[in-house]
Amino acid sequence: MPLDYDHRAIEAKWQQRWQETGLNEPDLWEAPRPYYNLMMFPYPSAEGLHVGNMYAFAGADVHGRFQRMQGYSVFEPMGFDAFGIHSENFALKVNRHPADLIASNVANFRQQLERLGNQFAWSKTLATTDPRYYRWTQWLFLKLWEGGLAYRARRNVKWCPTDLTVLADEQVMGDGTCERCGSQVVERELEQWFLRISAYTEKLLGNLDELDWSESTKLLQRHWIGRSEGAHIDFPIDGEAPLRVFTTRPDTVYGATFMVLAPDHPRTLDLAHPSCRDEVARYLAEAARRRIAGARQEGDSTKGIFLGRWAQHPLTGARIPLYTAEYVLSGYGTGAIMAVPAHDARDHAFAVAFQLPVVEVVSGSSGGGAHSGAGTLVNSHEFSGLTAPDPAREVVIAALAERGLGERQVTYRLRDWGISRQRYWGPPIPAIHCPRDGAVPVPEDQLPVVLPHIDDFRPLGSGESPLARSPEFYNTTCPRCGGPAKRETDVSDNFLDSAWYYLRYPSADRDDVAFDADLTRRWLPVATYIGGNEHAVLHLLYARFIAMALHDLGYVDFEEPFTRFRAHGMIIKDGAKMSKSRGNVVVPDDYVNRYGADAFRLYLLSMGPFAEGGDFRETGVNGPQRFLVHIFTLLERFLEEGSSQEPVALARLRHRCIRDVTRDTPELKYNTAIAAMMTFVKQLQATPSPLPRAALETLALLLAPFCPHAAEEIWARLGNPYSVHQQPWPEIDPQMLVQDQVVVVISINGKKRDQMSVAPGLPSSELQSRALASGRIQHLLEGRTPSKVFVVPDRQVNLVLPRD
RNA sequence: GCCAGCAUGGCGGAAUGGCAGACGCGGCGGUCUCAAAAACCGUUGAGCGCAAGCUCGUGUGGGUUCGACUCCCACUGCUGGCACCA
Repeated sequence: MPLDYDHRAIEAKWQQRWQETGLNEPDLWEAPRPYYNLMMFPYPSAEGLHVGNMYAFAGADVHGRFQRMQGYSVFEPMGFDAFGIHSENFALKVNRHPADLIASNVANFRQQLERLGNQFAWSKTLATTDPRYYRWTQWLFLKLWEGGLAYRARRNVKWCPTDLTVLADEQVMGDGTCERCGSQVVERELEQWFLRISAYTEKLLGNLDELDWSESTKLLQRHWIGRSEGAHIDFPIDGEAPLRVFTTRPDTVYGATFMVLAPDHPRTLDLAHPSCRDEVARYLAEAARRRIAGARQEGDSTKGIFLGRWAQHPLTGARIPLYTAEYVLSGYGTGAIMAVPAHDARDHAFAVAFQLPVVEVVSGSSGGGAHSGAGTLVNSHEFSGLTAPDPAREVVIAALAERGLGERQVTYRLRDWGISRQRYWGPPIPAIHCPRDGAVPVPEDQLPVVLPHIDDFRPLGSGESPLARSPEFYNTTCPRCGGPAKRETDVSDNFLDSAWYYLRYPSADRDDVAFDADLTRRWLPVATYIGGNEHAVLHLLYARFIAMALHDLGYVDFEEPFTRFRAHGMIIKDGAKMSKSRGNVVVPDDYVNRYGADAFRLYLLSMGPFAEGGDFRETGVNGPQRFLVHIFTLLERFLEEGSSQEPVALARLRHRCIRDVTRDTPELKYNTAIAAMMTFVKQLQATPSPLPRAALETLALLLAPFCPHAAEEIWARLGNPYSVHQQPWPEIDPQMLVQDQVVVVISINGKKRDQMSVAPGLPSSELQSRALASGRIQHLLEGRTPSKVFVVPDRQVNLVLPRD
């Protein structure tokens, strides 16, 4: 390696200089054009910074630095998402206290992060485990509670038998396993704290249309919220209250031939006829056992049991038998359905198994199974002949509503957010249980409720947190009546920590408020947020909900916290996700040591489009490394024999490069932006004449977002004033993008046969006659005349010969 | 099963109707060297040809078009998400 490019010395020197001069610390009060550039904060694991973290941060930093050179004051904070089961489980495994582990992990991460060269504003860092931070997480909970958005309820919740804690629905994987440890999740009935995210379903869904977010992320959220439009319909039962069902296909109501209740529907046992009650009770107990064991098998809609009772069809009065079966879920709709076997596959399978009538009400059935598509209503009395599902759906809803039998209803999949965790490593939920006054909020001036340092923090498994081992912690007095009371011993989900951290950064050094109102108005919402799509339905949905809640509670003046969100891709290795078990995890430190942060950043970002990630190869870093060496060689050459004169030909190449980098960088197409710079460098290398100053200066400016240290070094060696990162982005001179020659391809029947170099902007007729004048073309035409000629100005002339 | 996204040299990728393979890795040949590494120069989709050049080629099959990696239809494979959601 030439002495000129000693990445170690260069990177250390500039990192120190930036820190001394406060280059990365915008004046939050005075900044004229605030730009909040946020990236998802990492969970500080014991393994240290992952190459995936580095990839995300490097890409986000390029964006921030680019915006800065567009004239914005960029605030780019970084912090640590340090609470949570992850850290706690690791602490249990290595038999150390999470508080000790986290302190060293954070210190290690901080050191690794500082070496990446990101423009992090370290004076505003935060860690969610800091009482100065979680005090305000607790404050947030109290505000939500005050606003009616937090409540306590006894409910069936997802329970992880390994982690011994409740999980949010979002933390249960598709196959019913725990997101953290992979154990089969079971159900358990516990008294829990919930946040009323369901109050915002409509807004969470509706606002998405207007948000400048990655489409893939929006789609995941839409799915997760799961809006279904339909109606509820009441089916009368003799001597009982009617049974309400939800359906998205009210138009098929005449095809309903039986009804099914979920086993855990509150009325299932009551509705069973006394003669069947024992048998039904046995069935329900089995179903409950299966549910608790997490063994409820999917796809089997042929199992169930008759309740020995009938409802009436609301329109025909026909007898409709009632069943209970596990294919109907208590958690969706009303937990009971009208079964339309002709037009629903599951109902059809059930009808076949129990020999129940199948009545076709939508024509177009292909015979055999259920026909769930569109068609014309038949066997539907006054509705027959209508086109289903639309507009028949509307007509049927209106008719039912008129007779008081049903009504339009929208159902969502999204459930309220259970935040109670029976674990140790989280912020205690600031509530006190008083035998007289019930659950009472901890008064604000008593925050934070400090998480006590207890030696035995192993989970109890009883449905209580390890804090229930500590009477010193939970014994207290009721703030309302002063009598003896017990603190809530559950801690909150660590997704609550991360649901508001972006609000905290600008005010991270303040102890009097969670977030300063003026600073918040200046800097928020976040201009650009960059992170992984794995958080599309967890973190990003919760953060939006919290912003909406704080908006309605009067604390912020926006509803959407992240104006622009871009999901970055994933770095894979050997075609697979990096994981410890596969042994293909890349540790960035080795590469940063060997090649420098600049070269490694460049490599990561040149692998592919930032939104798509890329495939990591060890040898790949050689390319960017050579590229930087080439630039320093050019710099050397310029310092020896450079010129202030720039030949027009070079100026054209330079402006072409500026154009390409300026076009691709804001679109996060860093790979092609880097390629454009590499092309320019090759062109400079091929230039025999003295190098112009402008070429080197432009390179330093274009490189600044990508390789901040090298760019600074080049800038300084050119004798320019500190700092390259405070310079305006280079301007494009449109004059310089005009070419004096263009290559026009001549093809016959679409196949390239010749080419010619001509002045740009020639009229089509001129291009055509020049093409026909070509010797090669004349020869190939053999005297024939093209039947047609297509001319694409400045690009192609295509001669069409009739084929034989 | 449903919903997305993707499929291009040995590899990562570029080109979104007009010269396929930019840029980079790797490979091959050379220069330098006692030698190696590094560096530098050349070369690198496949096939045919002494050559000029020709033919084939963007997962598969069809279609639209003067012209298709790009648009349309059908299929296959991979990745991610959801999944008894009525």
